[in-house]
Amino acid sequence: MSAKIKDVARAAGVSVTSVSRVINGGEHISEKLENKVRRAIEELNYSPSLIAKSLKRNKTNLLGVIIPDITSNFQATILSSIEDTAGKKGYNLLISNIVEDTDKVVKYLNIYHEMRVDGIILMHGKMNEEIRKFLERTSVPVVTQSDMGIPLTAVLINDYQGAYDAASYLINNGHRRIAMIAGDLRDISAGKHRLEGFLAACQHYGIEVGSSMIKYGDYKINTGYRLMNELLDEGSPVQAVFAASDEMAVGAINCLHDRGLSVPGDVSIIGFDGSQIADSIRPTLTTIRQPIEQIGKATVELLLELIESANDTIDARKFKKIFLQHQLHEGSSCRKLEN
Amino acid sequence: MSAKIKDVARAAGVSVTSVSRVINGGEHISEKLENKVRRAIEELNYSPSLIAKSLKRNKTNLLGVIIPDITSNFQATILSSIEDTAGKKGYNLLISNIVEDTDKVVKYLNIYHEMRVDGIILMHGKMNEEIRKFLERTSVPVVTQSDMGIPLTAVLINDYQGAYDAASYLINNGHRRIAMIAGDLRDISAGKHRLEGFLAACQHYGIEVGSSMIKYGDYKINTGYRLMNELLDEGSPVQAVFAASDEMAVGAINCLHDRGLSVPGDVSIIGFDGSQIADSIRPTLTTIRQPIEQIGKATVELLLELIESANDTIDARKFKKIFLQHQLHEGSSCRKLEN
DNA sequence: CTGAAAGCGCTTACAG
DNA sequence: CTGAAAGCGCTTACAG
Repeated sequence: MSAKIKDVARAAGVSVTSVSRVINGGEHISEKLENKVRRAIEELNYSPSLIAKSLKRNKTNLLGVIIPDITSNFQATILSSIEDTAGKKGYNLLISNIVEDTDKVVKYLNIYHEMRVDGIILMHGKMNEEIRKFLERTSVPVVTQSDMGIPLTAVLINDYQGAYDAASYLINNGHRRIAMIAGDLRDISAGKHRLEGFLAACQHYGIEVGSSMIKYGDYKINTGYRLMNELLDEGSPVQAVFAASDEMAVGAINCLHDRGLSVPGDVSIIGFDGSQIADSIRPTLTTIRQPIEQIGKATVELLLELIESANDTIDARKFKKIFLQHQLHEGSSCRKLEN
Repeated sequence: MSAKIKDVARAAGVSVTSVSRVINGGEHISEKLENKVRRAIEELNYSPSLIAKSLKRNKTNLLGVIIPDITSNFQATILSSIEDTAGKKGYNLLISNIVEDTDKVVKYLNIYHEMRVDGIILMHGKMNEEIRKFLERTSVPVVTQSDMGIPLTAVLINDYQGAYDAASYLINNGHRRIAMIAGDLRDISAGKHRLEGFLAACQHYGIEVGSSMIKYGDYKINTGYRLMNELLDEGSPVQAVFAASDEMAVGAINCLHDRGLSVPGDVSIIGFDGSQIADSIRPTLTTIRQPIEQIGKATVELLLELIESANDTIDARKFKKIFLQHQLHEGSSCRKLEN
C-alpha cells in the first residue's frame, strides 16, 4: 500500500492538517515545518489521493467529453485542442467514443454525472428524448458544438453560411449541375443547416436542384464513395459536388478516380471542415475550413466559465452561444468553367 | 444540491446500509424494502457518487491512457478499440494526448497515480530516465504497446519481421535501389526494429543500402513529404521506398505527385500500419497491416488481468508479452519490375 | 503558525 | 433480512 497523509504526518512529527497545508499551499507555514513535511513526503514517496480530495472539495477537476467518432480526423483534432486547453487549466478528460450510437450518449452522460465531473462537452449532434431530459434536469454545466434544438451553451460556426459560400463558389466558377452529398438531417448544424445553405445559394443564383441531386450520408469516407457512385449510376450529368464533410468529399474523389473520371477535369468537388485529410490527398481539396483549434479552445474556456460561475442563476448560464468564423480554402479540386 | 444516499434512506424510511445494498445488488433484500428504496431513488432522482464509492472501495474503475498523438488515425483507431473494450467491462478512460512530448508523459503518469486509476495503458514508445523510474517503482499495472527496453507487460507485433517482409516484397518485385523513410531510433519497436528488419532483408538479398538511402522521421505526413524531397534532391536513383508509417508513405506519395513523378510508375511505395489512410488515397497503399482492433482489445484484456491479479507476486506480473500477427496488404502503390 | 475534530458520501464487517 | 457504526483519505472551519 502506498503512503497516506497520516503516514506523512507521523513521519514528520506534525499534524495531518499541516501536511495538507504544505501540499496545497496558500496558508502561511513555518519554513521548519514545511521542510520536515517535504522530507517525509519524499521519503515515503507520497502522492495525495485526488479521489479523497475530490470527495471533500466537491470538485473533481474532471471534464467528460462525448465524441461521436474519434477516428474522424476532424473530431480528433478538436479533441486534441480540448485536451491541450483543459490540461493547461488543470483539468483531466474522461472520454467516451460513441460511434454514432445515440443511446450510448445517455449512458455516458449518466456515468459522467456519477463520476461527478465538473463539466461536460458534447460533440455529438443528434438529439433524442432521453438526452433532452438529461440536459434539462442536470445541474452540471454542458457545452455543445452544434445546435441541438434546445437552449444550450454552444460553440458554433455558421453552417448555413458556410454551405452557402461553398455553393456560391461553385456557381461563380461556372457550374450549373451541382449535387450535394449532405449529412444527416437529424444533425441540425452539420446536416440541416448545411443543406439549407446550399439550397438557398442555388435558389439565389437560379440554379435548379432536383431531389435526385441530393444524397444523405454519415460524413464518412466510404459513404461519400458509395453516394458518389449512386449519383453517377443514376446518370445525372453532375458537374460539381458539394460534400458536407471532407471525408465524404474524399470518398467522392476516390470513386471518381476509380471510375476513370478526373477531378477537377470532369467533376469539381468541394468539402466541408478543413481537416488534415484535405491537404493529404491529390488533388488537394477545396473546402470550407472550420477554425478547428479555436473550436476546441473556446469550448473548454466557455465550459470553465460556466463551472466557475456555478452559483449564478441558471438563466444567466444557459443561453450563451459563440460563433466562430469559417473560411473558404482553395485547393485544386475545383475547376473554373468558361461561361 | 443533488440527493445523497442519506436522503434516500430518510425518504424510504430505511437505513443507508439498505439503500447501498439495493443499489449494489448481491445481498438478499426483501421485496418490500427494495420497492421502497427504488421509489425513493426515483423520486429524488438519486445517482450515487462514484467518487465516494471509489474512495471506500479503493477502486476507481478508471484506466489512464497515454496516447502520443490522437490525430494519427492509426492511434485513434487503437484508442477507439480500447474505449470499446474497456467500456464493455465497466471501465472509463482518462486520456492524455501527449503530442510527442516525453516530459508530459511523466506528468500524466503522476496525475494518473494521484487519480488512483486502476491501470495505465502507455501507447507512447520513447523511454527516459523519469519514465523508467516511475514504471519501476509504481504498483499500478501498466501495459505498453511497444518494446520499452525494460521488462514490462506489452502487446506487440514483430516489427522487425514486418519490416523484413516489406523489404523482401520490394526486392522480390525486382527493386534494387531501395530507400527507407524510417522512424525515430529512440522508439525501439517502431524505430529501431523496423530499420533493422529492413536492413536485414536487404543484406539477405545482397542489396546495398547506402546511408544516404535512410532518412529518419516522426511518422507524420508532412515529414514523409519533406524526407522524400530530400531523397530526390540528393539525386539518389530511388526505385522504391519503404516508409515506417503509412502517414509518411502518404507524404512521400504526395511529394512524388507534386514533382510530376508517378507512383508506382516511377517509384514504388510501401508503408507500415494499415491505417485507414492506406485505403483512402489513390493509388491505394501497399502496407504492412497491423491488427489494429485486436491490439486495442488485447491491451485492455491484458491490463484487466493484471488488475484482477494484483495480489499475485510482482514477478509473475511483469513479463508477459503478447505478439499479434501482422500481414502484408497489397494496394496499388508498388510496381512489379521485370528482372 | 499549528492542531484536534468533524465531515465529504459511500461500503462493509459485525451484531441482531 | 436489516441497521448502527466505523472508516476510506482527504480538507477546513474553529480554537488556541
